[in-house]
Order: sequence, then C-alpha cells, then structure tokens
Amino acid sequence: MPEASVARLPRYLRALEELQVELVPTVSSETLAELAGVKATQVRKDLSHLGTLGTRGSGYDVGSLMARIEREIGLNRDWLVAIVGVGNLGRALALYSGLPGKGFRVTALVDSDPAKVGQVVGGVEVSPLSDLGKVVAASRASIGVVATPASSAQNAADLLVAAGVSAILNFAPASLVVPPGIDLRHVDVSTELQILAFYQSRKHVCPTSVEGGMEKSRHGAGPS
Amino acid sequence: MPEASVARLPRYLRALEELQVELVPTVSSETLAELAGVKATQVRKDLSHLGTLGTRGSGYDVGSLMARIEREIGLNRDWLVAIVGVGNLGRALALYSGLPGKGFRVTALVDSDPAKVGQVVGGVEVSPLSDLGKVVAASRASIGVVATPASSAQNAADLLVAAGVSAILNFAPASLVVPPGIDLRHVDVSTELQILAFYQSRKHVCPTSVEGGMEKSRHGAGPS
DNA sequence: CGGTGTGAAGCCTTTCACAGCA
DNA sequence: TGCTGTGAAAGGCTTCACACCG
Repeated sequence: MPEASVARLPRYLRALEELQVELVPTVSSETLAELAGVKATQVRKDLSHLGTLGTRGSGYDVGSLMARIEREIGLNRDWLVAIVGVGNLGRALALYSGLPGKGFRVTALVDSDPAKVGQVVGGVEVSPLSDLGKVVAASRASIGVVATPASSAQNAADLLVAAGVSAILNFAPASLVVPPGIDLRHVDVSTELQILAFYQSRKHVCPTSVEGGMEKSRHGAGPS
Repeated sequence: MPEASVARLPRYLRALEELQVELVPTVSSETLAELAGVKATQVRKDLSHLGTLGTRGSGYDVGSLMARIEREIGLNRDWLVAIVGVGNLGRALALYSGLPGKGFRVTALVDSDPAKVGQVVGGVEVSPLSDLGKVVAASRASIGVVATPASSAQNAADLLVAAGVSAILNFAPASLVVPPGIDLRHVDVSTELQILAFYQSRKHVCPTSVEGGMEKSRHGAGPS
C-alpha cells in the first residue's frame, strides 16, 4: 500500500466518525472526499487498496468501512506510548484527550528534571531519566515520543530504542538517527510556521497576471 | 520552487545553525545532507533553486547560506501569531521557546472558556472568543493557529480569516475549509500515531524473504 | 582531485477516462 | 442510471550520471 494512501486513512476515519454520529448509513466517494478535503477519485483509489468495499450505485457502508480501516491501522488493539520530556509539550501530549479514543494509552513518562520526577500527569507518574530503560520496558510501550529539547533528543531516542520501542514520534527540532527497523516520524511546529512564512513572503508580490481570478492556495498539509 | 524543497529549507537551516555554533566556516552537500537526514544530491538540487550558492571544490559558506535561506523564508522580519484555544496544547505553543528565535511572536490569545479569559500566558492576556476579530486585527497577526477541539475548529478558522490572517496552522483533528488565497497546514498528533501504528501492525508479519538483511524503515517524516 | 550544478532517467502519486456492476 | 474499481496518462519528486569549475 502506497505511503501517501496510508497517511490519508486517519483522515477518512475522522470523516466516517462524523457520519456515524449523524447516523448516516452509507456514503459516496464524492461526499467522503469533500469531508476529508481530497478528490473523489483519490478516495476510491486509496480504498481500493483495502479490497472491494463499496457497492456500485450506492457507495460505501459507513460502519463496515470504519471497521475495515480501523483493522488496517491496527486500532482494534491498544497501543502503549512512552513520552520522554514532560515540558509544556510533553504534558500537553500526556493530557491530550484525543488519544485514548483511538487506542493510544500513555503508560510511561520520563524527565531529566528532578523537580518534575514524582509528579503525576494524566494518571502516570514521572520517572527520572536514569530509569528510562527500566520503566519503559516494564510499561511494554511500543511507541516512544520524544518531547525534549533538541540537545537531548538523540539520547532520548537511543534510550527508547534500547528499551524496546519500535516506533518513535519526534517533536524536538532535531534530525534523529535510528537503527533500521525502527519507524520514525517527525513533527515540528517551528518548521510548519516557517513553511507558512515562506509562502506568505511571496504573497502580494509579483501579481504576474491580473486575469488569474482565484488561485489555489493549499501548500500541502503537513502530516495527517 | 517545488513544495517538497520548501519543506526541507527549515531542516537545512537547523543543521547550519549547529555548524555555525561550532564555528565551521564551510560545509559540503554531503555533510549537510547527513546532518539534515537527506541525500546529498537532494541538498544540491534544493539549494540550486535559490541560485548558485556553493563553491566547487570546497562547498557552501555556512554564514552566507544561512542568510540566503533565512531571507528566502522571510525570517528577516517578525511574524505575528494569533492562537485560538488555550488548552494544554495552545498553552504549550504560546510558551514554546523555539519560536521567538525564529522570528515568530505570539501577539494574541483567544479562548471561549470564561475561566481562561484574563489569564496571562507567555506575557499575553487571553481574550474572550467574542473579541477575536477585534483583538486579532489589533494585534496585526498574519498567521493564525487553531488549537481548539475539532468541533470549534472551523468556526475559529473562519473568524481568524475574517480578522485578517492569511495563513492558518491547524492542530485540531478536523479538515478545515478556507477561502482561496489563505494558506493552510495541518498538524495532528493522533494521525501521526496512527500512521506509526499502521506500520507497526505490519511488522513481524510476513517475513516474505529471509535474505533481505537491513530493510529501510523511515516512513516519511511528517512535516518539517 | 573535490565538490557543485543540472539534464535525464526512474519512481511515486495524482488525475483522467471509462468499463462494469447494482 | 449512479457510482465504484482500475488501467493508463500526466505530473511531480528523487536519484543518477556527468559536465564543469576552483
């Protein structure tokens, strides 16, 4: 399955959840596309990779499609998450209410600051960095989140990998290196703002043609 | 300039800052690539879009290249940011220390919760949602950040656009629609975790061939 | 030589056009 | 007729190969 399609599955899932709440039984690729902010043909191509799920003439069954996508992503089981760095961002992530509903449970919190150790955030006690290996391994987390300053990020990642996680989500403004077989994704607020700034800088400059009317404007959409 | 290249400029900038701190005067595309986590040919292709900046035989001048990229992104001027939603995430963003150094200043905070109105976060007072238009326009912010729950996100975006921002960074788990001419990017923690979960689900399944040795593992890198 | 800049090839993704089923 | 599923075309991004310069 193409990586680009994988990245859109969560988006479809969100749209389907909305429809499910409104008790809509069935949805066309056209409608689903509109809700997800993509083209209808793309929805059909993406979903076709999961097998033949639609019914010609009427569309997709909302419930079945949700179940199929959730199974594909693995949301039927629980995912245990360990967070390193309990600063503003790490705390926000630990308390983020959107995660439990998707099967993500934060089971370990670690910070190098002695003042933070012992605090309880979202029902989980913060452990010292020196206990990372022990705590993370014991928590059986398979996904590690790095929410430390850039200077400690690589070390945090190395410790997480040593403790047994096999996927890392990095929020620190640093390029991490991980061993083969470990999945790595990167989210950086500062980078996102800089990309927006780039296009802003170019706006209102060079009105090359006056005819153009409404030009398109979405420059990618970060992750998600 | 290709969108994919734009998205890597901030990454190069970070690498260059590290080199500058270590007083390294000059850098090859090979080294810069390693620091940024990409291929050397890609660095050269990306930078070639900014003009002829390197010196054959020795590489790129760290200082000049930084200045060139910063100018391209528009980091020479200040960017004013308005944040809607001062929950855990909004607060973390308002307090994020990585932004001021890049020229991003949070000049307006808005929340619909009366209990939060009046609080001062990061030196900025939280205003009520009803004052959004007035406050954001007065703050002259050009970039809006949506850090509300999904259900209020579209409304927040509409108000921000009406108040005059021309770029929006959305952290809410919802697909926003904005008028043509407004730049929109989307960051979603839950989506990122789901993408990691997708690949984790497939790991240790179907060891199709035993020969393969070290397989690659980075599945994209979110934004940045 | 060492290392950049760049046309061309290769690969991935998106879009189109339409066949095919309810 | 309505809408899905899909081969093929189009477009974009990355990688390669190598010309070219200090």
